[in-house]
Amino acid sequence: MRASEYMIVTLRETPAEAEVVSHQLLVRAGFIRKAAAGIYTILPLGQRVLKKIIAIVREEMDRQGGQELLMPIMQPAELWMKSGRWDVYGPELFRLKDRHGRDFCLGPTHEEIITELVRNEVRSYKQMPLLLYHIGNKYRDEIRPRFGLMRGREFIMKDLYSFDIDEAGLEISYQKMHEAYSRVFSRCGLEFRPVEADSGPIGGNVSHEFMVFADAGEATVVYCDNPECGYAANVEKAISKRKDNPADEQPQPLEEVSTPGMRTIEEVSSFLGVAPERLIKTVLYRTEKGIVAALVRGDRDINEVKLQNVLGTVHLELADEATIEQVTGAPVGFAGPVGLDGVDLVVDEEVTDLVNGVTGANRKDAHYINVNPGRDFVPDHVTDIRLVGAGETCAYCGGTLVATRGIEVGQIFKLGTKYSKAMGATFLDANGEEKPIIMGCYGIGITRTMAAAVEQNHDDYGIIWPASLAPFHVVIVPVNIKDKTQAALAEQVYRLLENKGFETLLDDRRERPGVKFNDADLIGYPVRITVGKKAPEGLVEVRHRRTGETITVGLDELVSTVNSFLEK
RNA sequence: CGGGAUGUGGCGCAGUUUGGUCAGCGCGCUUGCCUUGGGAGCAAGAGGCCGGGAGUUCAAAUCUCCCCAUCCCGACCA
Repeated sequence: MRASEYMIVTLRETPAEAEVVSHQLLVRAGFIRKAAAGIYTILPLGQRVLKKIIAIVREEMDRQGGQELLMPIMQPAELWMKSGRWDVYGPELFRLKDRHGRDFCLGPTHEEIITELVRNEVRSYKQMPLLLYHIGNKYRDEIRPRFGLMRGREFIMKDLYSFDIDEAGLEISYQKMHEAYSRVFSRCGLEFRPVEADSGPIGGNVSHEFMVFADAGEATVVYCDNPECGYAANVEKAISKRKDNPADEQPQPLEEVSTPGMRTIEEVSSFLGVAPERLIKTVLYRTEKGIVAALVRGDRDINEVKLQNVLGTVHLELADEATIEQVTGAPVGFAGPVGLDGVDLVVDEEVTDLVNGVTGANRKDAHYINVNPGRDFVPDHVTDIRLVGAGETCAYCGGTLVATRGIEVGQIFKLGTKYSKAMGATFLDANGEEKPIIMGCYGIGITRTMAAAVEQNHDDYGIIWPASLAPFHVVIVPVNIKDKTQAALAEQVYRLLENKGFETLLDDRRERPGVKFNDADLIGYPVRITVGKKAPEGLVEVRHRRTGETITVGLDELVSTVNSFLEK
């Protein structure tokens, strides 16, 4: 390809609206342009990268026996009503009507469509296992699209669905996908890690997310610093070893003390001279099932995902001040479990054996001391609802947990029978018994993977594409296009590399060399070949984008040099 | 949806407080000359109903009201 004929639209300055590096660079280097908030046109350079990612994904899905199909973007509401998600999905679902007033949506995901398909087409255990996948646009009316391709309202996703006759089959399908995902992201040149994840509203019980570590990531990941342990989880899911409470005291009688204006854990702790881990934090939430109180130790925070899982609710939000006053009879900051009637008490396991703790007294400017769980209040649920933080102890090996940021580029779920039951997707087993199909689903954010690759591979000058994703492997820069010797040699190099199968861009634009060098660095071709002063001797410079390493070679060594750079 | 901010040529911005002297700058773009190893130089140009609408005023980029869009923080997130 010749640059003079190709759509190279680099920007000298960073667009003001781009916040994260991947967004800035993808726009500046001419890979994407915004059409609307969270909606992008992929320019030719960007499309080349996406096609590379898609090709890798496709190969790895096929390797595991996946069969590609293509499902509609526009989906009828009735299927979503059947699964129950028309009502549950909420405003994030793009909804529309046809001219007859019938309801449709733009698919944010394809469980409904695929389950309906399989319900109709698969009747016998002999037709399974089945791995079906799809690569296409998805639509989610995100509350706040942000960070360019990282969180868009329209994006490209690969989703595969597995259909098995039993749990053992599902486990095999799940492991196949786990392996496929690891291969995909390795081949994309990404540093990533599978972590345990909450399965969220999609349902199911086992799930892993594939996280690309990057500061711009929206997810927090904790992992054990002991390499032999290998524990890693999304913070939503993460567990830690519970801290022991000091057991050196006898329970004392409950006592109310005056704590004027002391609302926060820090204030109460220092006012009463009691360590935060002796305090019991009581937080009120509003759910569709009513008000609940969540209790953790004062040195902990509540993990709302865990809390929601315990409660089995769809909606969970902090109660507002008016509700708190009404329920506790006190202003915010003085809530406690003692005498809190008519409210479900969800108590973290660390709280239960606390001796002589401190809680709010449900009265303005008052707290209780010497609170003893079980004696002074009775939990409705006791479980782990605390948010794990860095520095805590690993629940498995006793190592130390470390926290970092990650971009979720893929997630795999064991769905079980949630959708097959709701939609009546059953089969006859070998005994002629009708059973629900066991499902799994497995997604990869294609466009997000492109952004993640940039987040992980860039420097001050621009993008540094991994060879497997680069829009072109090599760019050839003739220093002076008017110099006949240089132009001819550049042309010769171009033909040679094209013939050898390298994707090559010849920068034959009538620009000064500085412009071409800067564009080359910005766009991020892994290898640059400069044809300049030494052209009369038949020599060119081969430069490695990532390291800056430069070698001067003749045509006879060119291909091997380019190859060695591409493999680095 | 709540909080904050922004909207002026393709990009980045000034001008808005104190209405007129305001359509400006840098980059980019076009043409010519010149230059060619890291975003050159000189010269001449093109390009904007100042986000939209309604008002106030002799007069609005500037003041008022409404709307729209975009970005950031939060809630949200198969």
